[in-house]
Amino acid sequence: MYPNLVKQIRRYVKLDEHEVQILYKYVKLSSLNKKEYLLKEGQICRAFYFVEKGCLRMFFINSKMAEQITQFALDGWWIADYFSYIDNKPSEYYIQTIEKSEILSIDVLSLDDLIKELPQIERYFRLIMQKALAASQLRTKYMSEMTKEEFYLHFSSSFPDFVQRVPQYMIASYLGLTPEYVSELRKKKP
Amino acid sequence: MYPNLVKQIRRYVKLDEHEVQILYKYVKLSSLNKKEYLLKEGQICRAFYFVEKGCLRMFFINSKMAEQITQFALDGWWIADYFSYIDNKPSEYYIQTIEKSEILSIDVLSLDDLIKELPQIERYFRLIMQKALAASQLRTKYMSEMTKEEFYLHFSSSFPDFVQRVPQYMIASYLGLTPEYVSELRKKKP
DNA sequence: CGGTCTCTTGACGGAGTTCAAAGCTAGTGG
DNA sequence: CCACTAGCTTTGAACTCCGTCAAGAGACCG
Repeated sequence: MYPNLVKQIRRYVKLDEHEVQILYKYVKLSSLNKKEYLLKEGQICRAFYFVEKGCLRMFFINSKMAEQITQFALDGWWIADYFSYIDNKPSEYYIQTIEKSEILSIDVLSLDDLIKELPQIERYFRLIMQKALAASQLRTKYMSEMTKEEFYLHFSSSFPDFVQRVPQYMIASYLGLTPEYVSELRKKKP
Repeated sequence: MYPNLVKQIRRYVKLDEHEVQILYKYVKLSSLNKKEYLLKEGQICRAFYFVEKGCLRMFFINSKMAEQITQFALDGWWIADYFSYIDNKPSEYYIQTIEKSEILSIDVLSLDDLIKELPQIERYFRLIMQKALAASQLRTKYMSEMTKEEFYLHFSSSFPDFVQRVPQYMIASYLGLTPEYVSELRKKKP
């Protein structure tokens, strides 16, 4: 039913067919069109979202009333506002589809029950959190050691297909530079 | 023996006295002076470090041969190079004491055994990884919505005691600005 | 006290932003 | 299937935040 979810979990822990059925009891599918929201500012984030297929962005509105993207999520990735979820506080973020997407959500309140039924899910989440933290450490390192020009070139050569897939201004926002400057850089090195 | 470690774990999971003794079998204490290293560039990070008392910094050497701090760790915090640990690759970071410190380390190879003996430790690590990720998301948000001036003022008013505790140039490095600019900001708003 | 870190000052420069306007492109409805 | 429009990208000029450099003043430690 949700092959990408199962494939992704099996990269870290064992999960037999029967257990997959148990897992499915806790998972809800949303089929969304472009620009639909999973989370809006002011709501409390009560679910982890998994991209079975498609693409999401997470952003907030900064003091200049502009959308500032902090994260993308592609096929096989999880996304959530962990701060809102842990402290049960209204989120300052939006999570929105960039294209037509199949999104799975696990309600965080039922996560404990799921873990009781399938203890290996606890391990799975520990491991992917660790991985997300590693990715976050790496991004911090890149941001601090590169100029904005280098950061852009590094990003677009690391993910050439992704750069084609989403609008330039979103890439710019995510990397912390202006669309105008990205445009200048593309002219320089096509 | 290690009251801060136990106190910190008990904020998330149950741990009776007998279990504390089991935990201690897996934990090694290092009493370090100022400027001693737990990890150096080129080594593989094979442990999670817990600050029982004292203060650590994690940094790398950037292209200008300057130390770039990416993280601090105070009493009750964990630190590690997750990237090096997960992929078993040589680290690009140094982890060093800023002051005389009591550091506990858990070898990552024995972590699985520890979890077999005390399954709640798996949950504990899942929860603190989640928390670290939330903190990381928040830092990213602050960095992208504030100017460097605002970022510095926000940081130093959020952690006034910490700013006193470590040298100015380390704060500057962590926040991604030059010591000269920090000096200018302090003159403006003392 | 001497020497080595650490912090401050000020002049200068440049990477990257801002603003305004024009040129494209793609989605939508007629 | 074409035309229209809203949204996206490009251009160029002016500007500014903050880094760089160099030199001096403190501060801390053996």
